[in-house]
Amino acid sequence: MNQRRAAVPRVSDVAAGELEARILEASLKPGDRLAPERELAVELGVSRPSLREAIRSLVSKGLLTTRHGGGTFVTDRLEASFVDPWQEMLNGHPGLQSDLLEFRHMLEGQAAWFAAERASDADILRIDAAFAALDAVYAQRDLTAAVDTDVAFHQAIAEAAHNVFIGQQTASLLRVIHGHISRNLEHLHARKLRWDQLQEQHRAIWLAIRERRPEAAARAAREHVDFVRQTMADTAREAERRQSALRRQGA
Amino acid sequence: MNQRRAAVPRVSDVAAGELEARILEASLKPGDRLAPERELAVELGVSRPSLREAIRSLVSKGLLTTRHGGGTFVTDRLEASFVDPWQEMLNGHPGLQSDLLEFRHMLEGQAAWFAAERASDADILRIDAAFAALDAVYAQRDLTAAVDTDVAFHQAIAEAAHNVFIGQQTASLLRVIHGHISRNLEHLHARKLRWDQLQEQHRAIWLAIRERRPEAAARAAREHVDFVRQTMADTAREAERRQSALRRQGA
DNA sequence: ATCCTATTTTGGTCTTACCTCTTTACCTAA
DNA sequence: TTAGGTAAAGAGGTAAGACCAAAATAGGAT
Repeated sequence: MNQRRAAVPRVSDVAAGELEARILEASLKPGDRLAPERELAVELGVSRPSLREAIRSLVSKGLLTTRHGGGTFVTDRLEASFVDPWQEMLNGHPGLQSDLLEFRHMLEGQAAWFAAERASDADILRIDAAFAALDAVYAQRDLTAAVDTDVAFHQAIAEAAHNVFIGQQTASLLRVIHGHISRNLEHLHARKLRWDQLQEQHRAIWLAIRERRPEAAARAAREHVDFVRQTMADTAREAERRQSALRRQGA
Repeated sequence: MNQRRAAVPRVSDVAAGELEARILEASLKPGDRLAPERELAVELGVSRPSLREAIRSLVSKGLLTTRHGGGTFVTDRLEASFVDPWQEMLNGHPGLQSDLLEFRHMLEGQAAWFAAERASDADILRIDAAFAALDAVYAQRDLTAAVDTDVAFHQAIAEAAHNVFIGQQTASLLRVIHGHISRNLEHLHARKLRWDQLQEQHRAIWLAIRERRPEAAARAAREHVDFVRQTMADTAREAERRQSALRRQGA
């Protein structure tokens, strides 16, 4: 009935499928900017009008957005409906922080498991690079850079899990976390994060994935999240004590 | 901030809007054939590439279909009015189905665990009601109603987990699944879903949550998803066999 | 150091030409 | 007369090149 569609594949459809595949496999992430049309056309081996028709169809599907003179971007609408409301809630209701960490506990544990099972050589290389960068940054105690590289490390693992949903959700959550941390940097300096322990946990996750031990990787990832949760709880308690001390002093 | 979008309307968007208007006001009826691109371009006062981009975006919105050498036609089924991007991806990339089920495996297992731990009395009542409704519907073999009540049952559990993220994600996933199943109802009748087994699995989840046994609840939920995955894989294989049989017959 | 301007980059549009598939009409042969 | 095939015309698909307009960037002037 309709299986002869592949007899004459349209070039623009093939190009659209290629772009869509790149987005799905997260080699093009939400917010990323595509190569200029002229370059992309050459890269995909199609003419510019055909590429434009492909882009057009993805735009009307809501996967891409174009800005005249600016470029073509992967839309973040997929998680925009997810991120923005949660961002607000996290600020207004700190209680959601524990919900978030529970979700991370589950998500990153599973991601580490799958990454240990399925990571390709290229994935391993990316994770290696991310870990090396993390190691360097942690040694410097550079907090601002630490947040970025930390997020990149966890994201690399999530992408190595080769599951579209895990990759997307991790990206969303990490974006929330990143924004949250970045806007509360002043508080973080007061926190006595034990850097060495954190990096030791990262190393455990990294090694388990490299050694293809799914259970160990998942356990390490979950312990990492638990540690973060514990540390944040301690910090919150300490902040509370300081607050009450201030109140006593003021009164 | 972004209301100046109309300052520089794109020609192809204007053309697309004009065509869409004609379709909606029924001066172009479903099944109608559009004027040839070259004529239509002149009529709308745009170049042919621009018109083609307009057509392309309407095609990907499901309003038009094109046949090489034949012409461009208004789609006769208006049900394609609004579709979820995830929905489209699931249809276009069947490989995502397994990704989705992996995610459900993780998510619903965790939801059942937390529900068994934390469900309030009100939650238990809601889950009881959802299960009772499910039992009634399954007994009737009413497929359409089964989908709705099934979704409601799983959603009730997810909400009893008392984690905003788990609840939200489950709702989102179930929405996708619901739409997907609903639009493929005809295929489902052919599927030899073992209703009794399904409902038995639901009962196991339900009981484990009522009896406050998190591990049992999570295990039952994961087995349920595994069962669905297995059934769908079997169905896919059977469909493949039918396809190849048809091909042999045709050749 | 800041602001403004000129240049470059990049998406948007148009023209033209050619290719391939579909449809249809016509012609030929049974 | 009719069935069949074939060629021409119609229509969508692709490509290349040139130019326009908006945005981003770099550089210079204040």
